[in-house]
Amino acid sequence: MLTHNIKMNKIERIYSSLYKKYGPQGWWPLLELNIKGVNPTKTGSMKGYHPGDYSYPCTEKQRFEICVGAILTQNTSWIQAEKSLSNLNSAKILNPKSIIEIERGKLASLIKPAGYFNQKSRKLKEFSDFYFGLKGKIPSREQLLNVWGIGEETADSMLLYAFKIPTFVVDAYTKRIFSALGIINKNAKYSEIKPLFESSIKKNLEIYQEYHALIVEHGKRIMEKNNQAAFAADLHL
DNA sequence: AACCAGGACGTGA
DNA sequence: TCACGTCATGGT
Repeated sequence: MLTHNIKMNKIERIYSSLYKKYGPQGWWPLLELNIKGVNPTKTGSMKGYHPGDYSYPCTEKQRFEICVGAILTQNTSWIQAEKSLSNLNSAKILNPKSIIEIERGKLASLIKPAGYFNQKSRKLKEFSDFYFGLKGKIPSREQLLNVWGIGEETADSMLLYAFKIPTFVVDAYTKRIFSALGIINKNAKYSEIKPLFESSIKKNLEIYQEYHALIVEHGKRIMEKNNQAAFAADLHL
């Protein structure tokens, strides 16, 4: 990992600090792993993660599941998205063809726990249509952004965790934490933050997957304590 | 009992 | 471009 480097920039040092503090996060969580019982200690849902194992997704179904999860978790806690995901799986419609064919209202009721069910049911249908047309190919970022309901973070999450392309994911926690650390200003745009990270860290899939996951984990813990001022202190910088 | 969650889109300035 | 409003359930 990055700790082998003697000269690390600030962004790399924060990664090392987070990794040392929390360890590998095992993103993206997958439903099937709940049964196996891979179960690290962490905030929120404690199932589905596979820390230190970067072989996932190893099936087409898992790849699609990650994309669906990325849409369901938009502005929604993972625990709620996971319930919806589980509903889809139980209904045996966790595949593009079934989501295209199912009645929209019925789809909406299945994903109710994740909130925004009218918007998200439409998003899932439009994305499934797109995914079906890929026929196994890996989409470009631009292609993903052209799908209604997929913005920058969702597109990057899909690329990083479902399609295994090292691209940096910026989320609300990233903005809060790194603006609190004085590394970016708090109204910095996605299109400015992303290249900052990508120019600071070598493009390594495992590191990019871990970094975003670690930021979310740290963000959650800080928010639990309701103490955003402790961002920097908690990183021992 | 307000506040927020692993955002994105539509609208009017 | 940008600042807001909207979408919606369930935790704490």
